[in-house]
Amino acid sequence: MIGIKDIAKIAGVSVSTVSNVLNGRKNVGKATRERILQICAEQGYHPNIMGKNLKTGRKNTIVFNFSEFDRYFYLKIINGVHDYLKDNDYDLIICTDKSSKNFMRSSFASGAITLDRKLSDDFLKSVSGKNFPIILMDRVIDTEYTKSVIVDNYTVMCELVQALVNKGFKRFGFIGGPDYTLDNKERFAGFEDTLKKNNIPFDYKYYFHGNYREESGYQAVKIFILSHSLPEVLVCANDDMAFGAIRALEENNIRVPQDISVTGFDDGDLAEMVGLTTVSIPRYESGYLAAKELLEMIGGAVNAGPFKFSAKINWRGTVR
Amino acid sequence: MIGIKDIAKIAGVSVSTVSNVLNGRKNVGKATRERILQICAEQGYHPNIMGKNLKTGRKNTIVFNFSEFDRYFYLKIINGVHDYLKDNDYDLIICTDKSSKNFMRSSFASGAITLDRKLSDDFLKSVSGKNFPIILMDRVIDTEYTKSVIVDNYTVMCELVQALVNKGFKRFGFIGGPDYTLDNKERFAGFEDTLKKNNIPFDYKYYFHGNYREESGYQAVKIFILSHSLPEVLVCANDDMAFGAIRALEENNIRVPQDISVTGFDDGDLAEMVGLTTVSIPRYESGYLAAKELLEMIGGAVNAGPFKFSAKINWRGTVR
DNA sequence: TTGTACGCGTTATCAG
DNA sequence: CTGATAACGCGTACAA
Repeated sequence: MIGIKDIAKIAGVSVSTVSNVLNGRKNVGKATRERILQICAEQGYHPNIMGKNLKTGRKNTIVFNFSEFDRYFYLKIINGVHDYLKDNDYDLIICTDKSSKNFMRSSFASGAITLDRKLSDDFLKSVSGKNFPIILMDRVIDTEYTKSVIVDNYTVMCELVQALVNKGFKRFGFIGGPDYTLDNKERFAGFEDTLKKNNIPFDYKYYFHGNYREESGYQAVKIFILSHSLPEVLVCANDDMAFGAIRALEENNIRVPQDISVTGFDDGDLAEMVGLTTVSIPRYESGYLAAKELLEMIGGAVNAGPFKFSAKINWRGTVR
Repeated sequence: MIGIKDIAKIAGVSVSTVSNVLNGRKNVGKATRERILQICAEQGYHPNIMGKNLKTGRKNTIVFNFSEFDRYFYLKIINGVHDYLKDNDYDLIICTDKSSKNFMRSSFASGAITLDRKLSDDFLKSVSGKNFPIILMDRVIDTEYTKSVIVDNYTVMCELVQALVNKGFKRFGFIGGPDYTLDNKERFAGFEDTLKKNNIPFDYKYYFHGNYREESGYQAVKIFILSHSLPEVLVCANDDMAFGAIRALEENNIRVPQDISVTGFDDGDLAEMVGLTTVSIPRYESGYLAAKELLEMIGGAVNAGPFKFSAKINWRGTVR
C-alpha cells in the first residue's frame, strides 16, 4: 500500500510538504505542488482515512443501517440520504446488522441513520450521544441524541379508510405486517379508529397477521376463502401483500374491484403498473430529510420531537 | 471520548494490561481482568476503531460498491453477498462512488466487490493487489488480483433471439442500454449475431439507444410510432425499458402480443406480475458466488479468468 | 503478571 | 517555502 511517505520519497520532499499540498495549504511552491500532485496521480495515492481521522478526530462519515433486502424502497431512501450527504461533503457507508456493531461508533463515524429493527433500542441508546446522534426511521425513541423521522401512517390511513367508508364499504378486512413494527401498529390504529368513529364494527376474523411479503397476502386470501367469507374491501398494510392478495383472488376467479376492492401501502413501481390503489410515501425525500436532520444534530441542534412526513393516497383501479 | 488510557488510569494498571484483557489474552490475573471489564462497562468504553485498524489493518471487512439507486436487483445481489460473508464471519460495508475512494483500500478492508461503472478501470487496477483482491460484477479486467463474475448475457440472448426466429419473427427491433455497459454490448452482440446467423437483416432504424430506465423504453416506442414503422418484435435490453415500451404501445392502442411482441431482460418482480417474457438472472446467487470467489482470492487463489453465470428465459404473455 | 517502547499514516506546530 | 518531530489510540514485542 502506497502512503504519504512513499510519495514524499519519490518526490524527494518531506511528508509534511506532501501533506500541505494535499490539504490545499498555501505554503508550498507552485513547482513542488504540481510535481507532488502529478506523482500522487501516477501512483494512485489516496490518503489513508484511518490515519487521517486518528489525528484530526474529525470524521465526515455517516453510517446508514438496514438489514432487510426485499424492501426495494430502501434504495430510494438511501438515494435521498446519499444525495444530501454528497452535497454536504459527507461520506456514506451502509452497514447491515452485523457490521453495524463495529462501525456505529463515534470513533468511526459522526452519526447514523438507521432503519433496522434488528438493532435493539438499548443498543441505539447506548451508542448514541452528543457526538454521535442517530436518526431513527423505523421507531420512536425520544432521547436527546436520537431523533425519529418517520411516515405519518396514522393520518393517511384514517383518510384512506374514511374515503372507503364514504364510498359505502361496510365489511372491511385488514392484512397487517408484523405487530412489532411501528408502521403496522400505526396503520392498523388508523384503520381501526376510523371504523370506530363511523360506528362500523370490525370483525377480527378479517384480520390477518402477515409479514409484508407477497406470499403472506396470498395466504391471507386463501384463508379468508377457506372460511367462506370475504370482506368487501381488503386494506393491506403494504403493496406486496396486496399483490399477493390479488393473485390469490384472481386464481379463485374473484374479480377486483367488482367483487372485492383492495388497497396497498407504499406505492412502489409495481403499484402503478398493476393499477393498485395505495398510499404514496415520499421515500427519496424522507432519506434526504433524515440526512438533513442528522447533519443539523451533528451541528448541535437538539431533538425537537419526531418528524412525521405525510403520505398521499393514489386512487387507482383496485377500488370500486 | 474515553480511551484505553483513561481505563488504565482508573484501574490503576498499564494500558497494555487493559489491551490484553480486551483481546482475551491469558496473561492477566483473574481479579485484574474482572475489575477492568467492570470499569469498561461502567464507562461505556469501546476501543477506537481507527487506532485499532491503523495498527492491525482490518482483516475481515469486505467493501461492496454501487452507485445506481434505481436498479432494484442490486439489493438481491447484496443479499447474496451478505449471506455468504456472514456465514464466513466477514463484515460487509456498502459504499457509493464517493466513499469508495476512501474505503476501498487494503488498509481498511481485505477485498471488494464492485458494481459501479463510475469507478474507472485504472482506479480499480491501482487499488487492487495481493492484499486487496477485487471482484468485478460490471466489467472484465483480467489481472492477477481482479476477477470478473458476470452474467453470460451473450449465450442467453442468442437463445432468446433464435427462439423468436423459430417462431417466425422477421422484423426485429432492439431497445438498448448505454453503449458503455458490458451488459448492453453483450446483449446486442447476441441479438445481432443470431440474426446474422439466420440471414435475417437488421434495420438500424429499429435500434434505439436507451438508458435502462422505463422512460427511455417509452420514448423509443413513441419514436418508432412517429416514423410510422414498428417491428414485429421488440427485444429490450432490460425489463424497465420493456415496461416503458409496453406503456407507450398501450397508449397507442397497439396490442401486445397480438400486434407486436416484447421481451425484457432481468425478470424483476414486475415482470412476473405483468407477464413479460424476459430473461431471469440469478441475482442472489451471483452475489453469493462473488463473495465466495473473493474469499478464495483472499485465501490466495489466483484469478482463473472471468466467471460467467448463466441466465434462463422465462416465456410469458408478451410474446405471440 | 505488568510495564515500556515503538510503530501504524496522518496532521499540526514550530524551527529553519 | 520546507523539514523535523510530536502527537492521535491502539496492539505487540520484549523487558522487568
